[in-house]
Parts: sequence; structure tokens; C-alpha cells
Amino acid sequence: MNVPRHKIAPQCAECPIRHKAVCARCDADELEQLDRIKYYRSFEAGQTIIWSGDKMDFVGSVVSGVATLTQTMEDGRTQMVGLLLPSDFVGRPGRDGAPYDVLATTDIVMCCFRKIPFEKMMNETPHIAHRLLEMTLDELDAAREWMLVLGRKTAREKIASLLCIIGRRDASLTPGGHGDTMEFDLPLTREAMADYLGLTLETVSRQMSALRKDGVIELRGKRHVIVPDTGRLMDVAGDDSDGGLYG
Amino acid sequence: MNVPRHKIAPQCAECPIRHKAVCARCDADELEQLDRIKYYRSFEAGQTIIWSGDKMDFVGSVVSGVATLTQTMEDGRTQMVGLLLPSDFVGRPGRDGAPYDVLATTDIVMCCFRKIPFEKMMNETPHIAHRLLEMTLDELDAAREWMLVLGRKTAREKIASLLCIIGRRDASLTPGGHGDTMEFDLPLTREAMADYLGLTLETVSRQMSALRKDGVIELRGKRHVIVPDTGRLMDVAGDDSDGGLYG
DNA sequence: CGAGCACTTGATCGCTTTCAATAGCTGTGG
DNA sequence: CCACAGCTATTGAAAGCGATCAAGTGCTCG
Repeated sequence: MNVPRHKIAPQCAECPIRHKAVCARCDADELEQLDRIKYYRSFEAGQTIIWSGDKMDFVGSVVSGVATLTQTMEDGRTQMVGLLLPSDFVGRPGRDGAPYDVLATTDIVMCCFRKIPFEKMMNETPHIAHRLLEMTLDELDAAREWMLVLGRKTAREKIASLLCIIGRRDASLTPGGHGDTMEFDLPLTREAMADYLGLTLETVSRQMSALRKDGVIELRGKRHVIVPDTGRLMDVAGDDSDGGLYG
Repeated sequence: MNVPRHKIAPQCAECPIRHKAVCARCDADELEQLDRIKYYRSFEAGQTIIWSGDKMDFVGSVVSGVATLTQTMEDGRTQMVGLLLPSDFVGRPGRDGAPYDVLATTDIVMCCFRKIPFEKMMNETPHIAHRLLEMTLDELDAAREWMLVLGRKTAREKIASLLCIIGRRDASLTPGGHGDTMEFDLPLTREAMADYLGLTLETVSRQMSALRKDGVIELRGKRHVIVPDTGRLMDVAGDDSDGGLYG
């Protein structure tokens, strides 16, 4: 595979995901060990990082950019089953095959570890195994929350739910002033949104337009979203709005 | 809470889920430690085991029976997000609140551990933490597989997928003679099936009738299902049938 | 300027939902 | 023993939502 490989940020101490990734709880000594088996790898938007069914010889963390986990049926129907953001972990210690396609939706940088040494280290380093369990439990919660979205919500509610999730993440990266309003870029095409939500791209487009007409969101271009009233968006998503100001 | 508590099977060595549950990899010494903090608890079909949002002071494994994890919206729409079978683990070390309702759908026996001592032991016992990670990764895979079912499959395919899953589980408990045919009791009402599949109970009923008319399944009473041709059922579910004998 | 791509919008179709009536079964009480 | 309530499940008819098919817009890049 002709995939570009770069050494980009060799210093773990300065890593942007240092305190959120699988290495979050590692001490200086453990980081040094990890450093010995790690390497960085870049992918361009649109590239396939891992093919479903392929043997995986590495695991790793997303350092920057966005990737997706997708599942595809024989007839071409596809469902996105995960959205990988910076600090998220890719790969399954103890398993050889990849269960899903992993696709870069933006340019992306990953911090990879060779699988065998990583597994060995995990067995000897409770900090890592523990953090990985914690992260996996969070992912399981997220997957189950998404099952409610897929199974029971209307198209309008699905779109609003997705905007809430992306907006909330962006707010957590952009500290300061996340009061009633949000503003962010969508890292996904309409088709990718459709694959995440179990809809067609036409329905996504229609519902985005409807939310715009109703004043729930504003659009600057196709991908930049402004949410004037976060509580209202959460109401539309069918979630508890916490502040019950909106009638 | 007036929940019956019994000491039922104090011997871990004879426990039916001994080699599949969170304690699967424990040695005799570790089992003895677990034994000191464990207790059995029974629930009747229909009882709520844990309410969403409640503080959980225990974690545990399903020993026998079936339970469900369900999520409910304010307006009453509900989605089942997990099916708990014998050996499955309930609870989240490190978290206080329960994220979902846990309901007994049949009479059920659970092997519970007080949460604080269990967490302490997990920190000191790599065997337990490791097994729990492995089980959590499996649950995550199952949740993501279900996302494809909820997001992209038709009602007919959804029903067939559910029958496949339940049948496969039953086959693994009933060794011998699982060739082309399967036979099992549904542990779920039509309504519970609907909540799992993101459908209405009427649609579930109609599709069950349709599958019966098409000869994909036979019914003895409302709950007993016979699958004369497992490959055919998998075809209807939209999964790879592996054996390509079925036209 | 035209090709290609992402996106929007319109018209129609069809699957699933909704509303409604009925059947089958179990347990209770006169 | 039968009547009846309560529950689960089935079936029918009609409505609605999202999918499908189709056309057109706006943008970027060669």
C-alpha cells in the first residue's frame, strides 16, 4: 500500500490528544515505552485506512482529522457505525481481522502502534488496559444512544441529533462562549450524513432545508452551520433540553 | 425494594456460566475472593431490575434467563439497545448512574457483586479487567451490527435477522444436530421484538405471518419457531448465507 | 467553457405506521 | 359451567413519511 508515512510529532508531551487518548493515564516511563513502538501515519480525505476483513497489524489513535467506521451489505446499502474523532482508538487488541471499513473523511493523522508489542505492553501496563476499557464503555454507550436515533427518531429528529453531536464536540474543542449558540463546519458530505442516519441523501438535504426555513439553523455555504438556539435544536432532536424555556 | 434474594448456587466451580462470564479466566484463588463479595438475586418476568438514572451499587452477570436494556423518550417511544443472555455482564465499573432500564423478560437469576469491592478487585486482578474488556468489545461489535439492522434493513429483513440471532444463540446452548434446521422458543413478546427492531408490533406480526406463508419459518403456537432451512433465513435477513445452495 | 461533483428541489410510489376491529387464551368469580 | 375482563396476537383499511426517480443549480478544476 502506497500510504504516506511521516514522523510528525515525536514528543508525546506535546501531543494534542495526550490527556484524552489511550495513553492518557501513562506516566513518563510508560510513555517512553510506547514511544518506542509508535509511528505516525497520514491519510488524505477519501482514502480507506482499513478494509473490512483485512488483517490488522496495528492499532492506534486519531491525532487530528475525522474518520468513519462503515458497514456495507452485498447490495451496496451502507451504514456508518462510528465516527472517529481526535483521541478515538482504532483496532481491537486480541483480534486479527478488522470488522469494518475505516475511511478518512478529512485529511487525518494517526498515531499507530504495532499490534503485537502493543498487546504485550497492555498486558503489563494496567494504566493502558484500564483506559482502553473506559474508552470502550464510552463507545458502547454512544453506539446504544445511536440505536435509539436509528430505530425510533424521525428524519427531522435524526438530522437535529447529528447536528447536536457534532456541535457539542466542536464546543468542547473551542472553549469559551458556548452559551446558547453554536457554530461549526460539517466534516461530512450529505451522503455521509445519510449513511450515518439511515436515510437517503435527498431526505438529508430536504430536512436541512426545512430546519433552515424554520430558523432552527442557519447555513453559510453548504457545510458551515450556525445554531442560534442550542436548546431549540435539542428540542427538535427529541432530547431533553434541560432549560425548559422553549415553547 | 422488595426483591427476593436467595443463595442459590454458592459453588462457582459448578456455575453454568463459569467459563463464559467475567470470571472466566480467574484461578481458584481469585474465585475465592470473588466468592466473598458475591450474592445471588432473582427477578420475576416483567420486573424492572434497574431503573435508568438510578444509582447502581452492584454489578453482575446473568446466570439464567433473559433481560433487556431499553431506552425511552419522553413521549414514550422506546428502543431496546441490548439483549442480556446468560453470562452477559450488567453494570459499569467506574460509573454511578445506570444509563438504561434493565428489564427481566423471563424469570432470571443474577450473580451480583457489590460495586466498590468489585472495582477494587478489578484494579488488582488483570484477569478480570482483561476479560471485561474482551466482553465489552464483543458487545460493541454486536451493537454496531445492530445499527446496520436498524438503519438499513427492511421490516422483513429485520425480523429474519432477529430470528437468526436468537436461533444461533439457542443452537450454541443445544449442542448436536444444528445442521440445516433450527427450533427455539422466542423469549420476547411481539411488542418487545418491535422495540428491538424499531418497528411497530403490528408490522412484526404481519411479517411473522408473511415469513410463515412463504415457508421460511413454521410456528407452533405464537412463540415456538421452527426454521426448516437456516440458509434461507439468512438469505432473507440479507446476510451472507455462507453455503450458496439456496436460490 | 465544459466536465464532474455535491447539493437542491419536485413528483410520485410504496412500505411502514396508524387506527380499528377481531380472535384466542387465561384466570376470576358468580 | 359459563360470562367476562385482560392480555397477546392477528388482520384490515387508510394515511403519511421517506424512498425513488428525475431534473436542475452552483461550484471547482482542467
